[in-house]
Amino acid sequence: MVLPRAARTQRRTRIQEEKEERILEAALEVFSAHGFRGATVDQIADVAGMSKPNLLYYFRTKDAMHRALIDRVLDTWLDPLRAFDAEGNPVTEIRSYIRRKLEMARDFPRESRLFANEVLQGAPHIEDELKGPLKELVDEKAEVIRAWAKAGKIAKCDPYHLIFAIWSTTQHYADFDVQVRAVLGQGNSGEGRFEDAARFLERLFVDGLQVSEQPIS
Amino acid sequence: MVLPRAARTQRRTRIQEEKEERILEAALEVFSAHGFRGATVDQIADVAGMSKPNLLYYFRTKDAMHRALIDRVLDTWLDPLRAFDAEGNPVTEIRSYIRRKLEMARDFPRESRLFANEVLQGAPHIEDELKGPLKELVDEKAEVIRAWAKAGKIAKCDPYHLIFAIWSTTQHYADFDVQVRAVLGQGNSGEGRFEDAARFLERLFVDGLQVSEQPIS
DNA sequence: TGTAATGTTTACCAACCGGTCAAATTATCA
DNA sequence: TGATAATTTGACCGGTTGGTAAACATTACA
Repeated sequence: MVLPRAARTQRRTRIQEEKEERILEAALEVFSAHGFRGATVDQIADVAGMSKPNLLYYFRTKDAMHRALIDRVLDTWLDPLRAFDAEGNPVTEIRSYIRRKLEMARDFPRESRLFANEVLQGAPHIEDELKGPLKELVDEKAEVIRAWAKAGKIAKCDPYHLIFAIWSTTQHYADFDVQVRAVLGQGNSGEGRFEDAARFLERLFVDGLQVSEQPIS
Repeated sequence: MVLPRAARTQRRTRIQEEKEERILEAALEVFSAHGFRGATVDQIADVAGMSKPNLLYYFRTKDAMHRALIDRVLDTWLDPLRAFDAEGNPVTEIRSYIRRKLEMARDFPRESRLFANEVLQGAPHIEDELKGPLKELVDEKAEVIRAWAKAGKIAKCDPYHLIFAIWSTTQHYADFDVQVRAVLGQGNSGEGRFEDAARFLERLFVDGLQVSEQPIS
């Protein structure tokens, strides 16, 4: 009998494990490059190296595949923000959050683009995740930042917009990679880009652009 | 005789003017929401309130429509950067650039998303514009910033990454609008958002997060 | 080893895709 | 007004889309 995926309450076959892995990897490749509507099941099957009906045996619809992919990736994606530690030194924490986010933009650009595509097109598939788990996590960390500001450990600022600023500046290097490369030209497209970006952003967020005599840091 | 669009060397009819306007408006709506591949000609025709063959009478292909739209919008989009004045006060110039970009994110979010979609998906249709006019303009303004830094008027920093940071933080409010709304919740989604964002960003770029006694500014 | 569950493939479908065509309609202007 | 050019429409085309049906192959396991 053909058991639909949802009904598998028991353990998964070795084959299932392997194929689902290959499919989600291919789905990440295609969805991140073209968005949900722009991606085709045929293309994903092709990248995964299997026939379309075979792929649809593991994920019955394009939508189910996309959802499974989002579920798997979202958790990892929020890890750096979770690591944000209320007890740590504020400047150090923000610094290493920036660095971690930048590393993720460098090492997992497809994941970044997956979400960017989704949110950009109105987040029709992940609205719940945004308003639920994401908002709760951000609320929690925003409270931490607010406390730091109140205690005079960092400048008074809106914690939400601070988080937005860190997200946008770091993910920019994944989402707008083509533009960054085009503007920087051939020379600066190598590995050094991320080091330059890290140095600039850490400096920006800590000291701004004001001229200053080697701040306390 | 049916004159293809390209052959119109003479002045354009009133009808042509109106219809092309309506089509590009509809195309902006649809392309910005779904990206090139995700958009359909039928949908654009529907939004424009005309039949598909009628639309294709004015723009012979989906591609031509997209190109015309990009051409029309790109110039306007780069205006704020052009206004960047080498002779002005550096901090003031950067401040008002941020403000102008933020105003564009607020007033023309669809234009922002049009480019975001395009770049995100590898910029297959605007690679030339990025490597040509865009790069040249950025190079020019980066030189201005570098001169300011050299003269000690602002902190020493990589001018390219500074421009990227301004682009990403401001356009974030257009491109990731859904996420911003979801995180901020109902209360803060009104007009005040942009005022908060402006205040935060101007502060961030000028002073950073370091605690400071009312800087010179 | 046998057999039932799992996995894979071929052939196919209706709906939709970008785009064409010729006929019908409307605007322009001598 | 009439004829000519510009515009609009409905019917249609080949290719692609997400997804299905059923036969076939393979695996797991008693």
